[in-house]
Amino acid sequence: MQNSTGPRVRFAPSPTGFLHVGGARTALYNLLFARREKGTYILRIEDTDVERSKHELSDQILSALDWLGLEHDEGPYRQSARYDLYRAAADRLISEGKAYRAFETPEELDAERKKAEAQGRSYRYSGAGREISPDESDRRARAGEKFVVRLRMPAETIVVDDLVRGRVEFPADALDDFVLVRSDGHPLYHFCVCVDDADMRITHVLRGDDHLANTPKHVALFRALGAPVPAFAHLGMILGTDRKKLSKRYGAAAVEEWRDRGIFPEALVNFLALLGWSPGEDREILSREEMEREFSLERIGASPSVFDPEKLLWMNAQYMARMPAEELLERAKPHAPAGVPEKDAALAAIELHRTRARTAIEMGRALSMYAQDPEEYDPEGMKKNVRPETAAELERLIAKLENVSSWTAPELDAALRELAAEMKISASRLIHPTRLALTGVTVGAPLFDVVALLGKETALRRLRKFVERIRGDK
RNA sequence: GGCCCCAUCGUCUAGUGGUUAGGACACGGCUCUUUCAAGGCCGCGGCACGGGUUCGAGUCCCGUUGGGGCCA
Repeated sequence: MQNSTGPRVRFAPSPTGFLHVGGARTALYNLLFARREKGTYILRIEDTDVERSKHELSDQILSALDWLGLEHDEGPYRQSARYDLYRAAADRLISEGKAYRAFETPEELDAERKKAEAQGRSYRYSGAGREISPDESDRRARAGEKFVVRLRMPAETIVVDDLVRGRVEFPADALDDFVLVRSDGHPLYHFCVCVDDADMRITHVLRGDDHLANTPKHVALFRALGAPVPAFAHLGMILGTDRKKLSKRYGAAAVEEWRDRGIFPEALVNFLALLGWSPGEDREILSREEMEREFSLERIGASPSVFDPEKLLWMNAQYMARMPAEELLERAKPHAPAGVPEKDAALAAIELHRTRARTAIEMGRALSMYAQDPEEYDPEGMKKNVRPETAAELERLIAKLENVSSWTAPELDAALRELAAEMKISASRLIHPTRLALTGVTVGAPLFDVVALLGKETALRRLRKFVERIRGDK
């Protein structure tokens, strides 16, 4: 897959403890781009923020990516293991005069900021550190004076030719000499990103729109580093139904959450692929192979998109409808609360319920229905379908069913209708209470298929239990 | 607040100067039917607004409004 001459792209999540669906989409697009262009997709963990970079937090992201099937070609690299690289780069930048030490204390900076605010102008760093001579700078550093390292920003407009947004200009005076390394020696985010991208020879940066405003900083940094500036493609944000950035608290923002709700990874991938990218021709259900073959940056939209859970559910149902029964069974099994029936019955149950379930959870529940007698009955259904004479009617049904010649749906169907005719009542007066007795609910697969699948013994047992129960209720 | 981005049905989107503005989700109806789905058919519904450019703008330019992001 990888190729030494193709483009090199990366997905660089920070280890927040869960994989955001927006991040998953970014990872996917990077991967698709790499596959399409015969390039290399690299995974890098941006764990410079020591405090929240526990290993488990990144492990969870790794396993979520793995679950989605987004396999990387290189990495994962961890920034926390690359501090020497950042220090060396900072030293080099200082010695080349591309960056400088600034000795202001936080208090001094704060005062300047307050002053600027009071005067109603926006705060920018004074640039005082620029004026300090290299000799003095070295001397003060050696003397143990505290300093941060700042990048000397060029006094020129920075132009970004974004692959999805086109030409974006950032006037020079909008940016000040930002901090690369903190006074405690800790390298900061933007600096690490660029050092890494340069070091890893990243050619294309596909990332969220939220980084567009940071891009001029990065461009300046790449130039200072003497590294080629990669091409950029900024993706629109993924929003919640409230049109705000999809957040964890809003719910449904984490890939893991959808996994736990019984969504299949290929459905989530398909859904995410279409959030901001379109293959054209009104196609919606696409395999990974198709995406890898057809993905292109030109077909990425610039506008943000709302994450619609309803459509995800629909898409999941589409995958469910197409999945081989054996596979669906294996994948729904873990979600069956009370286990599944023996294989042939389970497979038959899958076919009976695949158009009725939208998630693996729902399918799991349906399967368990055949493995365990209902423990309770839908109260609404009881009210609606149970009348004073129901118990007696069901007893006649039980007697009738005990004598059917073969326990198949058509036979059972015929038997019940015959009985209804004998009793001069409508078949549905028998059908609805029977469904409730067998499944505990009023909705589901065609009744006679369910009865046939349950088997004589189980069906009659459930019917008797139910009769007992409604007699007791009176 | 400064800078930047975005703008086609409620939502995801197709559309790259000439279209009855197409598809999908959701919604409503019909059909199928013992129920619920799925499926099929039909329907509802959109180019944010105002100026330009042009013979002709959803499509190009400017502004307004609205939404979002970054910095502080």
